[in-house]
Amino acid sequence: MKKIPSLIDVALRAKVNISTVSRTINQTGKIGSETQARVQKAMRELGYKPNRVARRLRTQEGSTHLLGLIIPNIQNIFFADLARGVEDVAYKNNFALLLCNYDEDEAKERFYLDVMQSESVDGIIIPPIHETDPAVLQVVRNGTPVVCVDRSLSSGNLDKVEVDNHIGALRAVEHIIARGHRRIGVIGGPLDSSTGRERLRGFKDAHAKAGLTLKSELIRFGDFKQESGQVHARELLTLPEPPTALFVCNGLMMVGALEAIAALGLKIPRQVAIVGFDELTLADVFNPPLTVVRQPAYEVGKWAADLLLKRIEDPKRPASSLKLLPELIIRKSC
Amino acid sequence: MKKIPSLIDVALRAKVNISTVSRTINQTGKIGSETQARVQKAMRELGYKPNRVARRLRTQEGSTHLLGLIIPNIQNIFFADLARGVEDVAYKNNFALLLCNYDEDEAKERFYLDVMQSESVDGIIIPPIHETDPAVLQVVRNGTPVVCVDRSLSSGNLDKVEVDNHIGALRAVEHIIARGHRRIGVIGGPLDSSTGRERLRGFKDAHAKAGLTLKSELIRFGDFKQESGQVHARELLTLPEPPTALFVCNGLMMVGALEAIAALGLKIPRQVAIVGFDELTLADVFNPPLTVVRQPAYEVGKWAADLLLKRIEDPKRPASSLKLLPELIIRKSC
DNA sequence: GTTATTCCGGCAATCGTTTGCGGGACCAAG
DNA sequence: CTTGGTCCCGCAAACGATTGCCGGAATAAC
Repeated sequence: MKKIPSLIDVALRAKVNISTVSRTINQTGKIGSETQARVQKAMRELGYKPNRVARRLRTQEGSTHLLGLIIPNIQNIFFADLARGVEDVAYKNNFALLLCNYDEDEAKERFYLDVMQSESVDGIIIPPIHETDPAVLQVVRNGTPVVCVDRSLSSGNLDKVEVDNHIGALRAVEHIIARGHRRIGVIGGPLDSSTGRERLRGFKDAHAKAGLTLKSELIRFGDFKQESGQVHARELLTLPEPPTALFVCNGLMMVGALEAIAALGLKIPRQVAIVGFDELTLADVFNPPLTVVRQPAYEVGKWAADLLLKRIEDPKRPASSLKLLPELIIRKSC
Repeated sequence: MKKIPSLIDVALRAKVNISTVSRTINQTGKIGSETQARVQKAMRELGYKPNRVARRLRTQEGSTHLLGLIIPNIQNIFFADLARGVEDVAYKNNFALLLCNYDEDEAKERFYLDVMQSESVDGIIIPPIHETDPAVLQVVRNGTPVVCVDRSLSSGNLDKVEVDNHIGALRAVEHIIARGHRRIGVIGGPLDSSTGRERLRGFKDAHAKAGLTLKSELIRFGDFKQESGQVHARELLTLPEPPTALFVCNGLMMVGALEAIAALGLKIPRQVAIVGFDELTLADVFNPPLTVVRQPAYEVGKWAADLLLKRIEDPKRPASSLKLLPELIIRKSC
């Protein structure tokens, strides 16, 4: 239970005032070089580490060196990759990361948003739970820098970095059609999320461009969780006239769909072709290897953190909006 | 840029002293009921949220309601599940989570450990980078509650929750042997981690029990990352006399090994059987479905957080040590 | 020698809480 | 009427940093 040294201890040992110590640490104000040396020495000898809490309390604005990241679920590999991207740039800039999972639960999102403000984070990265997320807007109004990732906010002029979901889905479904499929089932996401909507739009546009008519019984909406992928896939594939191909709108639901297919004993791609959204672990060594549209999750995180850091430095800079391109990785499942 | 209300604002509005407000919030000290009501009302009207930073600064000890979790890599599904377990119990108890990835990098681990102390977290959950991790020990000596997960620390009498790695590996390799394999390759982990060592011990013990002699050329050591799984698998399988079965000691390396097998065009389990450590996404729908020893990662996280919370509440309680049982899931890859 | 300028570094307020201490008000007992 | 005891609640000192302001010393200019 050793006492952790504070500014005072350093000041005492170097025989200077605490303000002098503070100034040598932060390189602010003019301090004589021999005084600096004395202070440095004292700090080294005591193993002094500045107290981030005190620092954050004092300087409400500016670099308290803490970033907040609020995501639906870290178990979703997409968000894990994204988080990793954020973390890497945070670490490079000496920022720590407050990470929370809100599970698509609005109350939880609110709670964590409160925590972040209460912790005086320098900025927050978040995929808003839906397009008009009042809680997020409130945080922005309070002056906390926010950048939206993955999903966007309809109002509020915020920094954001997204993936071009429309083009991703479009390419995927065009590819399915090019493979000769005409009855294509889709397991989409919630329509109040921009990702869900954009991917569905891609699905529809691909049909339109090919002159295909949509079959409403083949359009299902999941909740981006594994379970829903499974039930909808099972339902679709046990239809009297089942689809010959499936387009699944996120990774977790893809896993569920694959489970359903395995349970039904269907062969991919002969009996049912499938293409997913999100690269999965093992997708390339799966049998057959999975055709998916890969989202650059890590890069999304990286860019988001970049943007956030820039905004923290200069709160007045105009909001920028990035849209990264997903990549259709054609393997053997379709 | 609305001003966030503080205790003072509430006090002013309720026409009481700030200490009274503080006391009604924390239920400490006797406060008249009509005064309490007035304060509650003022808080509601102003939308007051206590400032966690100030609170943490003031009370160095006790519930600042922040937990630290330092893990190697969130992209490793084992740690993602574990993190989720921690997070769930943290949330239930109104704790937030400071999450960091140290990437098996000692400098990074040190940095984050410093950050956590500097942030005055209530406690830390960490898989120590190796058995005699001086940085972790130092933190413990400073009086911060720590619980070790997954890997343990040889000295220091700490709370810990681990998986029984020996029995897991033993069962796995026994199963491989029962399938008739005699030349079994292993891709192990670093020997300075308890997990790496215990799993290898299981491997050896299984051989001993079956009266098999170890072939040293079939024993390889990776670093628990994907890449190393791939190169060692390739090397093993291109030996003049390759093993007929592989035991891979963690999930990431398993992915690498499967890549190598796919690249080599080998058929599982006919040409090479394989069993891994850690359940992987898609493992059960893989072709063939993967035989693995599943670690209860989520439960490890849950228990660890439980233990940590208990210790925070009562720092003097004797250290407890949990060992959870892994489960051998026999599917078709061996 | 006097005044002005520069350079350093100390003093003290501040951030938003918690908390030990003390004191006023009120009531009951003597 | 005095004394003693509760019961509330206010005062002010922490926690560990940052920072505006000021003043002393040293040097330079006159």
